[in-house]
Amino acid sequence: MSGSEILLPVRDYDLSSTLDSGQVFRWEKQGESWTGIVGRHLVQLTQTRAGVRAETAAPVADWRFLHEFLQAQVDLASILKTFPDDEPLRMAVAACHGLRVLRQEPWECLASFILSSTKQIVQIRQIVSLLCERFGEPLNEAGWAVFSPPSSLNREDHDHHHEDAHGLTRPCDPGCTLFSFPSPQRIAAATEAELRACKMGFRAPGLLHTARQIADGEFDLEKIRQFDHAEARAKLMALRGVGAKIADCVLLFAYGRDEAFPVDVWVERALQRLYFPRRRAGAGRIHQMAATHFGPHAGYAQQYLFHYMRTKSGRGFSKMG
DNA sequence: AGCCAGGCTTGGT
DNA sequence: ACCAAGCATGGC
Repeated sequence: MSGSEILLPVRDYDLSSTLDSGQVFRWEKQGESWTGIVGRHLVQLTQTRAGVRAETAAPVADWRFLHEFLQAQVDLASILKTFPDDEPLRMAVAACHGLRVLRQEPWECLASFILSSTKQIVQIRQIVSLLCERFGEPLNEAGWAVFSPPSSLNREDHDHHHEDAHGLTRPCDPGCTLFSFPSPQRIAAATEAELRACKMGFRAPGLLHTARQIADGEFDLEKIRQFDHAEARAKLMALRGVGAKIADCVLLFAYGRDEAFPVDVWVERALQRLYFPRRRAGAGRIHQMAATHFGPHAGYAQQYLFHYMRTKSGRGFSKMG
């Protein structure tokens, strides 16, 4: 293999919780390792005692892209110290030790979360996978070196049962299963029907419209960085298919705005039961609490509550109300 | 303001 | 094994 390898000597980093907590939708676990694409790099990550080991398919001279994505330099302990001291948050932090907030590329993050509305994580993964397979660039054809391809990336398991007699160039062939996330330009050139064929349903017009605005230069994702939180949020929410929750996800996961606090039903339930156990609180009250109670790294708190509710102890937690 | 939009998962039989 | 209900979020 002609790639590179590096050890990130990071403590308090739980790779599985981080890559499987609804932040990203393209990472695949194979044994102890996770495979995914960061920028133009195919990367395999492995949790070790000493930290996170990263291997790439192609040679890497500058690892900054990976530090940026993993946010491995972030001092987690100092963030956790800013959390309010209440019982469910303590439990969530204890149960999801090492959970991190990643730093994604804005376009992939925005597009993925437009596709996420009223979908569960498994379904989002399927939609994104189809979108990449049909509109992304195949990595090996584009001249990017690859690992021996993980057979499940971009594929559904049942597809493996179909023996393909049509050669190596078909998109569904295991030798050609790695795809870049399609550019705004590529999505903008698609038809709504083609997008709907990726099972995204009513989200297709939102994705298409947003991709066209970006491709036309009407909307600049880089420019979002220069706005304050409220203004950036308003700008994102002006995009079709982007409401408050999705805007908050993009602000948190792509722009590093830790104060962003996406509220979905899981988090809403957690807040309801935690802070308004006796009477029902309106959505406004819940959102006000979300915006004020959790401090400068509220987004991290949200991620802990979310992952905790969905995995470790969601049911027991629910019974508290 | 309430209903609608697809498709996968879950639960009851 | 089957079918119905549940789910999750923004737009009109």
